[in-house]
Amino acid sequence: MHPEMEKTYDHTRVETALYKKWEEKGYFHARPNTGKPPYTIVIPPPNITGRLHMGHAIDETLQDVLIRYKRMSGFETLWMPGTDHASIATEVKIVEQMAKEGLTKKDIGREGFLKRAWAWREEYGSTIVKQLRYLGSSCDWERERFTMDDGCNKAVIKVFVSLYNKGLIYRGDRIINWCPDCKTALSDAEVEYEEQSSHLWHVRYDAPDKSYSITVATTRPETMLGDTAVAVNPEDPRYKDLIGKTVVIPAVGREIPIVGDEYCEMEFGTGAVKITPGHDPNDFEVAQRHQLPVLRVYTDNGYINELGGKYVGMERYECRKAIVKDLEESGNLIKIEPYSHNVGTCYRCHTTIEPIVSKQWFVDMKPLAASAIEAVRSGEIKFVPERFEKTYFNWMENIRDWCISRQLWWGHRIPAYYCDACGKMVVAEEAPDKCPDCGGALRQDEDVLDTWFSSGMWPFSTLGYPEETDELKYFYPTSTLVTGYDIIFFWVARMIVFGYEVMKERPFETVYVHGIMRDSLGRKMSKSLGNGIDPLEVIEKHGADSLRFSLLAGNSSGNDMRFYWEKVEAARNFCNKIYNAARFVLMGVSETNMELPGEDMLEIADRWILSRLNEIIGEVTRNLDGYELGLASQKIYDFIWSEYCDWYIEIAKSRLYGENAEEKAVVSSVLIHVFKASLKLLHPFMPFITEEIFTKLSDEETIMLSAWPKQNERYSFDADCARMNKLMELVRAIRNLRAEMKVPPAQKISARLIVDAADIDAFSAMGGYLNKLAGVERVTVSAEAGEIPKSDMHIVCEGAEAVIPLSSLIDPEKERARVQKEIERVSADIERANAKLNNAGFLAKAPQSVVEEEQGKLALSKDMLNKLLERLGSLN
RNA sequence: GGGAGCAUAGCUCAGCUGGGAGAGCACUUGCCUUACAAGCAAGGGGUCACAGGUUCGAGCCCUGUUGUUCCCACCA
Repeated sequence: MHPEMEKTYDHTRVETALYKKWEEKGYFHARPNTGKPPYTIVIPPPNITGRLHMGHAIDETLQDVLIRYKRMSGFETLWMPGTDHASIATEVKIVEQMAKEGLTKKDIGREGFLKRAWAWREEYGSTIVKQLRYLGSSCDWERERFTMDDGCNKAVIKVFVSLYNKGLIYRGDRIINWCPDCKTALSDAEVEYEEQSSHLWHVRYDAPDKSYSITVATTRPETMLGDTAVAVNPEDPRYKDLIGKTVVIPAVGREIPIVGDEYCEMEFGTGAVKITPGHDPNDFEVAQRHQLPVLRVYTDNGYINELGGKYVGMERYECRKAIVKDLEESGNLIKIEPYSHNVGTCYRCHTTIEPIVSKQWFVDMKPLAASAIEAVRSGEIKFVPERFEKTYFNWMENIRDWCISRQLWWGHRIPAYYCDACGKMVVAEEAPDKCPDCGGALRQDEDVLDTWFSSGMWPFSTLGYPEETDELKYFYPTSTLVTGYDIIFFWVARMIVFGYEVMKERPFETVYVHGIMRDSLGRKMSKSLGNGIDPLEVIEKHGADSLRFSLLAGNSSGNDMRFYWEKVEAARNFCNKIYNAARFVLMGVSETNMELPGEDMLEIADRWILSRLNEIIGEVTRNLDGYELGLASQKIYDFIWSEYCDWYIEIAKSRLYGENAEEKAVVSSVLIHVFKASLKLLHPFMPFITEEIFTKLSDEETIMLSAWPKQNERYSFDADCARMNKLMELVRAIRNLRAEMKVPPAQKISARLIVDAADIDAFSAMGGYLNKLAGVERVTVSAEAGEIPKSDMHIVCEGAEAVIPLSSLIDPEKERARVQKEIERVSADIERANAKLNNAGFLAKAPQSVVEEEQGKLALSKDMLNKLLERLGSLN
């Protein structure tokens, strides 16, 4: 029928073309109010600066599996795509680009910069979106959004103003995390701690008249410039008497008080600590308690400012060197101790963070966190796997105020306006044209908002909020959120907060959390290590289906995984297997549009495979509903390969190639029916190859919109499945025997089967299978063993026996040894079953079904043992 | 300091509510059998980290120990 089909599957001929077809036909597009139940996923918007990496590949694959499954299951499925403006990351890129032209932000000004940024976004921002298509992602591209488009901007401004009016957003002087390289404040979540080896400098602060002194230990000597006190523990007998006195900061010369504060631990360092409220969060609190002044000694660029005396203008580490040198010379440096500690770094550029006191905008998170905590506590929002709820609670319950202002230009500008004339501040959705108090001119706050402030609104801003669109009403709340555990804090937590605050409803029902992809050595993939694997390269080599499958099979949610090319190759081999099964079917059948015949027309093997299909449908469906994607993919893999291909296709051959047209029609219809259903089950995981083959086997335009298979009670033929299992046991035993006895593959043998009287007809009917499966040419079936010649092999399986004349081929001694081995194996089984059944506790407490099963096994084994013993006796 | 994960075949990992240990790769043997050598068939290989406990029964539940990874906190 398709003789032109190559022997090897070539994904490159298939994938791009099919994706084009899907997109052009509009299969991905979702519409509100269709009467179907909605199922919605919003994509974690990738940064416009990004290129597709393995993290995306995992994330998108999981989402696409869920979306495709639900789409086939009768839901109106919306997978909302889009990108994130990624304030810092993008701004850094553009600044870099400008630097190559010798330009700075200052040179071109805010407007010029934004113009450039938008142009950059036009040019590069869709790279990743195009790359997502190679994976097969069935996003509704017609609805693609951007976290900084007009709609998102409206949402952000409206929410900001509303929170401000409720007093949940405020502006104030706090210690924030300053990245000297990105030149902006960061939230606590954006700081990553790294263990770094450094030193602990012990520095002596002398009394003004040198009558006493106190030695402090510090990891950042340069911050001495901002010291406004030395603290000791009020209980510390060494220093108690010094409290209230003053000392002079060496190298600086300023006089500062000694205060007593519990914060100072007696055991650490020297038991005395310098207090630098402008540059340390703990010191800031100490200063609040003792009304100490707060000195900020850095400029925004991380240089020492005008308060730094002789050190003005120095870079912070340069200043450290200079101060240490001066301390050494003045004799105030007592000792330098090697010391290893955690240092905060910027999550974007990994520059060491400088804590700086600064006027910034904050969200008061505590009141907002309450409903977000309750939502998960009550089960209204569920995490899969559940353990991530603990992570979530831990963070939410200890949440601190969120610094949301960034000293950047690329982002949502803060809607606060200041009157220089009277000092009035106005926060409003629409920029007022003059000061409401004095009529003076207003200027807008220079800062923009944290990227995550806008991505936190993604589930509703993309659906139309603040407008009350049909989409918002129909698709919100969304269904499943898929993401890596690394952005639970950044993103998931904020979405839950905003969802309840703004929409008064959960943003999604389930958070499906996955791990990250590591290299084959278990290391994180990173640019600096150069150990990243490019998913596009994998797709080019082996196809998106193979990549997707390799990301799913054998993994469980929430766990990290390692990348191995072998895993992708295994998936590719599976593609090839399916493809060749398709070749077999297409070459063998004369017609693909066939209904299954009446049950009386079915052979045992047909009934078996249909029953197995039925079971697999149920299992795969249950696994998908339970977010067990790895299990689901494994099951459909095993079914197609180990049952459909290895057994059913082999058995089908004789009928398919035979003379009997009716038999051929029956087997063809079963082959096609089972194959089509299997392809449907596999489609969410491997969309391309399943579409390619399905459309060849079917008149339907696409598998994407076909109905998900349902279990059909009619096809549960338990008795025939049991017979089929017996037959398969026999086949395995005969193959085993042939291999063991080194019977050449081409050598045909004959066999006499001994089965229960009730199974005679069935096994007679199945006799033909044995030829293809085990090289048994002549088969007879009876209920009685009768005389078994010594020179024959006697195989005893559960519920069936086979007698095989092999005298010319084997050594009779081998037969005795083989039977002896079998006896030992069966005896062990009997012993095990006996142990259980002789246990009163087992009989009394185990469920009846388990006991019966055990009894059945025992009886079967005893029967086998008798036959084997008899056989052994006859051999002696 | 607090929390979490992991420890199962040589390697990478599955194993759902407890009822006789699995996959892929690797390895051994035999096969180009008219869908597939990216394949077929047969086979070897595991006191499920350790020690207790619960149970008729534990890879699975509880406690502890060891090793390992990660997250949070941040004593300068």
